[in-house]
Amino acid sequence: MSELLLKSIREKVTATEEELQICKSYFTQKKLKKRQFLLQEGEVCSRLAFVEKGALYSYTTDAKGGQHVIQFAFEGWWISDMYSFFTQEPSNLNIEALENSEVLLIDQEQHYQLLAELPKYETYIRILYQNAYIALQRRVESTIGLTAEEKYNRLLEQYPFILQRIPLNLIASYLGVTPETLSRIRKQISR
Amino acid sequence: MSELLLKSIREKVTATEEELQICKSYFTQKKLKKRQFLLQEGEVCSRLAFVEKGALYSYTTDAKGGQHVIQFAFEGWWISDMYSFFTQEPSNLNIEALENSEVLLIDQEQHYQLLAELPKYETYIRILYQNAYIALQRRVESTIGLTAEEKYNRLLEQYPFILQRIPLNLIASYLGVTPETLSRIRKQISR
DNA sequence: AAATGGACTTGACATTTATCAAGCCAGTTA
DNA sequence: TAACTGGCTTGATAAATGTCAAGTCCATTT
Repeated sequence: MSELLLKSIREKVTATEEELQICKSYFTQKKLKKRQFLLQEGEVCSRLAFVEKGALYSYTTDAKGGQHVIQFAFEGWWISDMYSFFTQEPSNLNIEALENSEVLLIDQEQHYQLLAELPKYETYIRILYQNAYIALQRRVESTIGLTAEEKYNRLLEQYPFILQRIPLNLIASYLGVTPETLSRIRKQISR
Repeated sequence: MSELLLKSIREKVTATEEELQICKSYFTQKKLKKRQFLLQEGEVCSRLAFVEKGALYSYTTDAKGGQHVIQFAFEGWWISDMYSFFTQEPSNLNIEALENSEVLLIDQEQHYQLLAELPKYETYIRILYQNAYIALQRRVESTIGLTAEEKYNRLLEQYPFILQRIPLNLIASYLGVTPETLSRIRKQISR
């Protein structure tokens, strides 16, 4: 049930089987049905989630009811609201399953305990942040520097599978444009 | 010459004086004049920089010669191209001094050595990434969800001092709008 | 003192994107 | 089977933002 997590750890640090088992013991499994929430706006985000199966996404909602997709997470990815997790303030994000999914959860206390107990875990987490930071920075570069069409093309380059798993209206939201605009862009490209 | 760095470390981890001195010994100092580059597009980013004094910023340039500001860094902040630093691929970023500045530099090998030698340093770095990641995520939220005016207001809220130190054309670039648009937004607000 | 260049603003106009309203289609639900 | 819903597209129009060109102001250089 946690092969992917262990694989993710092994990819980033060299850990013994024993260390991997210790890590594993800190996580609990949860199944989510499509459209089920892992976190709702207003709650404190008390745990980090690793996706073993399926796909989730996080988003904010604005005053006019508009939805803004912050992140997608597929198998092998992490998702949470870091801000709320670390400050313990209520989150303004929703995290929801896009498909029937399975996640592994670690709550705050366990996370800190594991960081203290297992230096390898800290290294793993550091590397995760590194990668997440780099990915986000590239997204910022796209967002401020490119037209909607260029952003869309770059997204497809980076995540070619995304069209197969994410509805276009959510992709539009992720790119910061309306579904209508994305639809017209796609029409434009196809000619 | 490195009080700020040590302060930054002490804020995030509890370290002994000895550990702090070890950290310190890994860094070298460099002074930069206004407009001087710390990194130029095409070079590999071989070191991380901590700003002791002054202000720097990083930016990309696009095909049409347009400049896109990725990050500002003031006293007590870090700046580098993480992507290039970790992949050792040539950077597409420039890092330049906005004012006469002093930075502390640690190069890649030293960084890895220090990570291995001093667990506290790893914890420090992990927390830095955490914070950097959270800050970037908030920026993405702004960028995809807000109008130019809202983005500008939020920036002022978050960094009230920014107008005193950063020219408006760079703020415009950071927000992803043209200087003309920012100028009009400010006119609008002032009425 | 004059010349230069950078930062900023303004106006006219072009382009991009959003908004609103309508309709299509496929898959789910009653 | 019929109704419904979500996802997607299209058209008409409005709003936001970009582009280009000009000009002011101020600090720095000569």
